[in-house]
Amino acid sequence: MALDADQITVTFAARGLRLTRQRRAVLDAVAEASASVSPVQVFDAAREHCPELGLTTVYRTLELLSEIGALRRVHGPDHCEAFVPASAAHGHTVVCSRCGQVVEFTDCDMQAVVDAAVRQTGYRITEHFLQLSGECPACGERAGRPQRPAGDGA
Amino acid sequence: MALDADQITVTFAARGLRLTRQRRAVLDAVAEASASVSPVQVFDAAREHCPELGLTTVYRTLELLSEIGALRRVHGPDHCEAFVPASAAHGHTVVCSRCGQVVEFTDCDMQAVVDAAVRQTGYRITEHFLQLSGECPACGERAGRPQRPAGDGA
DNA sequence: TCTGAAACTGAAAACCGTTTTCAGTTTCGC
DNA sequence: GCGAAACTGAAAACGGTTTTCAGTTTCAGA
Repeated sequence: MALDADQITVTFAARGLRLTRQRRAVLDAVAEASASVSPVQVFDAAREHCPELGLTTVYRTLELLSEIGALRRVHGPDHCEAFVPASAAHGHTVVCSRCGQVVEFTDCDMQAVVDAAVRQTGYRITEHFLQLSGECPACGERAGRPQRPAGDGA
Repeated sequence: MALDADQITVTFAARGLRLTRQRRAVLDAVAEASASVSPVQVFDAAREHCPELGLTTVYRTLELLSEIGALRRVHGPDHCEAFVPASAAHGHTVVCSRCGQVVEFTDCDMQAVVDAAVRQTGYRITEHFLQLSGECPACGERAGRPQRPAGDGA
């Protein structure tokens, strides 16, 4: 689900929830962010539109929004708890380790990997969490590195 | 790198570090764990062999061990900061969402997925973090579910 | 052996992000 | 209007992690 306020209003209403001014401010703050944002960053950004907003409300709203699938939590090997808008399609995030810029990519075929894991471990696998990190094109160029499209997994 | 004390002693020595009794206790505690363990769980377990061990030392040691690659941090969409021994080979972890049991699987071909991401996003991808979760065979049976080897990605 | 330097330690305090509590406010259906 | 329920922010509580600090252990070299 994307961050479409109307759509979210409807989803909220179906649960007896309301899209208040404060929640709207939180939503906008995440939507406008070009990179993943932490609760405190959301708080700061949202307060520009809604100065009386409290941090408590930010936490509660982020929780709600990720519950209904409007936001996605992103984690890295070292840091936790940042949020990005979730696109409509199922996707995974790629985070730039220099500038924090996040993009999603959807053209992924994890099924083969998941199947291999099932075969090898006997687990019934219900979820996968994949996050890629590296360097975005802009940072790559800034660092004077010619774009070379090769990746190595860790 | 596996949790081979001799190997770790050598790696430590190369950095001017020592594998003390306390560090050894931490190492053993993680090695013996059949599931991922949090710092506090390590603390509790390690104290059985080394009662005067402090939590500070546990944190410092876990940090050190994961720095040299002897441990792997595992994260899930909701929780953070647990550790498992890293196997010698490059592998990913599969965590049972019922009992916390962790296994690694190594027969993974993430390259195709990474390549697709590179093509689609233009990022130079240097790391990937993949974690699968689901139900281990034991929990599946305990829940009266016949083992069916199919997975669905999230 | 001593000796000095550096690594290492645990307890306590500090820190910091998150959650809970609580009393008050807003919204909505009637 | 009115009452119920959703919602709010401030402050307190909470819990995990990191820092500080003074003391201990280890090790290389004299």
